[in-house]
Amino acid sequence: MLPSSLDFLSLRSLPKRETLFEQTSRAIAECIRQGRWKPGEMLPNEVELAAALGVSQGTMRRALNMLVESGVLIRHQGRGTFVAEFSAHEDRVYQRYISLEPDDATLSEPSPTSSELVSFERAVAPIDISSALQVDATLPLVHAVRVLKTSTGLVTYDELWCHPEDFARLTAENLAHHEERMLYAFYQRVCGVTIVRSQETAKAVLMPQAICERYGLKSPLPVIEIRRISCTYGDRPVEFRRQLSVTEHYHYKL
Amino acid sequence: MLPSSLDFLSLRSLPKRETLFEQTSRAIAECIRQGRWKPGEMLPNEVELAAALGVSQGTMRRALNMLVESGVLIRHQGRGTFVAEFSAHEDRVYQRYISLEPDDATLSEPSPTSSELVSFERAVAPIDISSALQVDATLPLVHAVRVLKTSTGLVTYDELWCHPEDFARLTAENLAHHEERMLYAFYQRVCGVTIVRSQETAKAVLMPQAICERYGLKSPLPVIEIRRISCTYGDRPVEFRRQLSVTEHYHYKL
DNA sequence: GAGTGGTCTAGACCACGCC
DNA sequence: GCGTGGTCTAGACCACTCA
Repeated sequence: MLPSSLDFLSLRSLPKRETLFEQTSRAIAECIRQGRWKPGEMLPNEVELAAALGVSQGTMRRALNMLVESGVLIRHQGRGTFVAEFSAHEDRVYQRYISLEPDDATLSEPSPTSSELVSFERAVAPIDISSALQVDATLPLVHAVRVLKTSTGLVTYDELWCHPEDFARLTAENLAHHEERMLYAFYQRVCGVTIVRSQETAKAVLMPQAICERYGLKSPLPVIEIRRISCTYGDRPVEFRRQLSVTEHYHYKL
Repeated sequence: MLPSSLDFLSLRSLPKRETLFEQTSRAIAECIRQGRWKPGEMLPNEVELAAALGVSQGTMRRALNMLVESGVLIRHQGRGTFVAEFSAHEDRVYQRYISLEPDDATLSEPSPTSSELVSFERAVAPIDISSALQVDATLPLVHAVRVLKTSTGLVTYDELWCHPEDFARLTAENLAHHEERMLYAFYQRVCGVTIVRSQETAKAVLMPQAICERYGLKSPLPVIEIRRISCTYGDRPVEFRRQLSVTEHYHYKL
């Protein structure tokens, strides 16, 4: 029942002047980054982990709770500590991303949407996007465009750019037909890429005329543009996302 | 040097089935709500507080840290624990509210704005606003409109509705001439109202034609509309705010 | 140097999920 | 009933602030 060995854990290789619980937290995160424990997998219990690193249970608890706060781990009383997968994030990440809600609260559901893949290609990205992703400006990236619709029509125009290597297994077919509600759960299952952090900005713009005409939208139509850089373990940016959302019957909850 | 008495602290009057540190946290928060410790004031140290409530220092620490997270307290190592004032919130609340940033990062400053009071009156609010503030629909509320400008012109059209009793000392004069960067610091100083929590929603709309004409804005102009309900101690809603922000050269950081 | 909050420990006990 | 994480305690020691 005991794990074969936890020898790969060590503290001393990490920089000093961090508190013990910070070092501990980084040591655990590093193991996850290296794939020693995979998304969905259960970690050894607190006592074993603490003993393996030579810290007290309280210190290990604090280190693990830091990783819960940053969304890397999930803990369930009576069950154990697990590496987060997106499907498990029901509270934090769900709130974080699917924050578009209907104005009319009586429409209890976030309204079932259908998503449609508009284009899928490899292309050189605009310079601001390639530099945000920290890749060479001449490297062709994966570029996809989707639209999300509800019964009231188009709600979100969604464009993504991502690393061709990390997302080598992303194809037009699996992107068009995935079952996951959230793209980030899909990334994890298909590409093995776990998103742990995002940085978003928002502004109001007019929906481009071409899109209005193509989808039968009135014009001028104000929309919220969200730009998002998402990072995997180690704060490495891997995906740029740009969403234009029609907020005529919807709003964002902040 | 010892405080005269901490007898007013008690745990047993609060509902059960909360953890001890939650009860402790609520007991402290309740004292602040009652004005036993005022914004900016220093609390007794952990050991005294813990002894006064008959809990361990660790439990009291956790209770106090909960209040730090929710923005009610500020703690400084080596100095003490203080009731938060808005001027002290530099990290959290500043980030929370003044999140409008220039697109051009070389404009290092959040661009000095001038604010101008457009109107100030007592008026019956629309039903959705009075019910959000949990007041009788026929009660006249304080209603003010301001505009914020930068060198590039109008940036934010800002409307507020608030409780006439809590904000009895709010006048057109002091609202027009306050020095605080943030309205919430001003509320605290002038009206004794401390805002501890807000709920915000956002959507994109077109700037109303009348405002465009009045301030020489081009039309149609997409803007972000933010609606915010702000609560004081005890989650009591006291202010409704509606802001229309021009995001042509600015964006929100989420 | 006195007083504060921050860290860390060691261990007891409780609440929950699961077999 | 067993193993898990969650709570709570008591106390040692460290780091920082301020007089």
